[in-house]
Amino acid sequence: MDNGSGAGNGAGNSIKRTTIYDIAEIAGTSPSAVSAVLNGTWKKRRISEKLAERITRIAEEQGYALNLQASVLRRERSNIVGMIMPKYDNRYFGAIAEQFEARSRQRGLFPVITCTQREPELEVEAARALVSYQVDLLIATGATDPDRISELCAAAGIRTINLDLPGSRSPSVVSDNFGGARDLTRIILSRIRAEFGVREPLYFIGGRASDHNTAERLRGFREAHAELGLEVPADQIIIRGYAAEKAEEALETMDLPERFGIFVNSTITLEGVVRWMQRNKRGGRSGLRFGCFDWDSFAARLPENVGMAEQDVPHMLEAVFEMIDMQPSANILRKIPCILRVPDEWSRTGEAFREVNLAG
Amino acid sequence: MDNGSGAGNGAGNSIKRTTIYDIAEIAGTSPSAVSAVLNGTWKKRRISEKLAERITRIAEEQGYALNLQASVLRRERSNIVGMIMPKYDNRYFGAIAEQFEARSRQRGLFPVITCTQREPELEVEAARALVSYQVDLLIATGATDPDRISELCAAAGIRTINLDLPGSRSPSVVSDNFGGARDLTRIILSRIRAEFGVREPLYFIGGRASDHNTAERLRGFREAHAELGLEVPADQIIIRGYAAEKAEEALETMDLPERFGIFVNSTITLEGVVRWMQRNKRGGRSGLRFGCFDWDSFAARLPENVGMAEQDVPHMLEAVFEMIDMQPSANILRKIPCILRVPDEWSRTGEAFREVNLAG
DNA sequence: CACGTATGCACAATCGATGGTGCAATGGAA
DNA sequence: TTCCATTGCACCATCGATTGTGCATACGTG
Repeated sequence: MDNGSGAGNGAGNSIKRTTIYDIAEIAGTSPSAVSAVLNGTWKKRRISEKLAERITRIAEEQGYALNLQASVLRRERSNIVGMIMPKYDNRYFGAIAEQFEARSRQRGLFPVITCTQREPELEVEAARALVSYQVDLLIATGATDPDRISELCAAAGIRTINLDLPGSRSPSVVSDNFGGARDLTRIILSRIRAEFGVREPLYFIGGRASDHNTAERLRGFREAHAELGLEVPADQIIIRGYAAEKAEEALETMDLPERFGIFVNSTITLEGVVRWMQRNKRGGRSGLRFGCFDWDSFAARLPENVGMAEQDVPHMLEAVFEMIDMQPSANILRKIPCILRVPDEWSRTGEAFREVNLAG
Repeated sequence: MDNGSGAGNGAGNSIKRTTIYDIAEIAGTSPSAVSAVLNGTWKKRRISEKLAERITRIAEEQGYALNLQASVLRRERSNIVGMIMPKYDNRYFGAIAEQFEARSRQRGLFPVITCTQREPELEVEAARALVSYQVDLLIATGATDPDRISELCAAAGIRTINLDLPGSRSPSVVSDNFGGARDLTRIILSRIRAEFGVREPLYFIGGRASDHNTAERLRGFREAHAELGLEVPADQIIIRGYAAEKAEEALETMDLPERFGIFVNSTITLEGVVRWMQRNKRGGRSGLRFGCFDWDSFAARLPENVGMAEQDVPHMLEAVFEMIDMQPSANILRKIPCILRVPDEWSRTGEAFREVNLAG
């Protein structure tokens, strides 16, 4: 590291980064030759192998790093793909992030994810920033207002794909929330019947009224009740956001039966439910059973848990990347089935939870 | 949306994005004036308020979005801060990501996080990509080889800060792994004493031998044993990576006592331990108690869980951003104390877990 | 030897934003 | 009226990489 200039000097490191011009001078050649060699187009440009090797060697010696800003500025495609992400506080979004990055990289794209805390203004601001970044494509995950983002991007000529929550102005990939919720509800209903002997409507907790997923899951929830000739009273549907605190407060102020079942709309909501259980000693295998939309490995071990609807992240991302390739003209909506998991006591495998297949 | 050009036409959207030149032409002024107005330096450049307003209006009408590549290319600072992140599969890293983004944005910096799957080559590749992005600063979180990244960045004149795992060539912020592990070990030891009446060394499971955190936690683990005059047999220390599968396999092939305690080195490792428990019916409040480094809200509810050492993410990030401001000359290592949590049965609050304070 | 073709490379415009500098118009003071 | 200061803006080089084009030289063929 005989770098010459003393590193780390005060504010704003002033080390001059090596550019293709520096390398050209050392190699006694032109910047365009250096550029061609370093970006792999040198054969097309009829650069001799000898020169190519020399340039490559010098670039390595000098610790050359491409200036992507300059490169992207000149090219028409940036190869940057952006994603907007609401939160990182559960396995579902975490898995989406990891897979999006992995698949992007695999295709030579550079993924940039930004987390918007479920705040609409932050979403738009983040989308604007990604547009400024010249992303070639933007995936809006769980966006509260996907159409706003689609418009904003369309104005800049950027394609968008909605994930997790659908929009009307771009193709969307979402879970089959209706089907997943219906199946999960069936399971909870059958369990409270079997264990408690009760045949009462469940409680539904968590989510946003304006949120398409919540609406669809509620529809599935009602469908499963209707199958048994049950109607769900309005006061058993508690939709005041996903946050754990909201759920906890709501349960705290309610007058609840001795034995009942809950449909919990997300793992983060479940945290609130579990806190309430703990505080009020409603836990153990006493009078409460719940099922939860989304999967969490530890939550699966809670004794009151009778089922979880895992969203199929690998297939969702596969669908997203198919759309990237196909450039669908219409604003199709692809629904990916959920994976329903129930506790192992009902099966004989070694797993605590296993996948089940209800008749559609 | 009377955009004129037909949007979404075939491959490579060819909508021409509005630039300062377009706006200048519409406004009948010069690009430099437009630039000054739109980036806020117009007063310094003595642009009249009238012109400023006109330009602003036109920019909005045209849906202008700054081309950050061009902007960054010209300026000497990019205001981009990069972070390398091993995984998104637990609350600890998730919280780091969220807070890093929030704090960066608050300072007008643009955060870019990239996930490297704990793979050394991917880390280096990602670091290189971030360097190409002209990041002003790079935070290496949980990097397997932080010094390699420091060197790589130093060559490009980019400061780095290590988070979670320390390095020798950049300032580092880590948890007090030794203290946290010692306290957690004390708790587990005292619980198996109280509940089982056994006074035997615990098992330690999870982590990497080459990993500084694992080494420190092991030291704390041994220290707590030494306090009681206990020595830990080598075969009770199972360090074969963090992955859940490894833990599960290891436990499966071991000959374990009837009643014992485990120190679990991460929540992801804990998933394996729990799977093993389930499969072998070692769960319930039978013969096993464990404590876990890192916090997970659901794992906290497992009946065998006697304590968790939560890493104090807010304080860790506060320390990181202090370092960004101070530009520490030395390669200081800041250790942030962990927050030790034990089940609520021992306390009287409504929480399932509460924070405890052992005498250091 | 003449002429066409292939090889190997350099030149220069370009992407969009920025900021130093220059210059005309205006205002005010002497 | 003259002169200087201020206001208000335009001009242009620049950041680093990319790419169309042009021009030597080498090579091969008749």
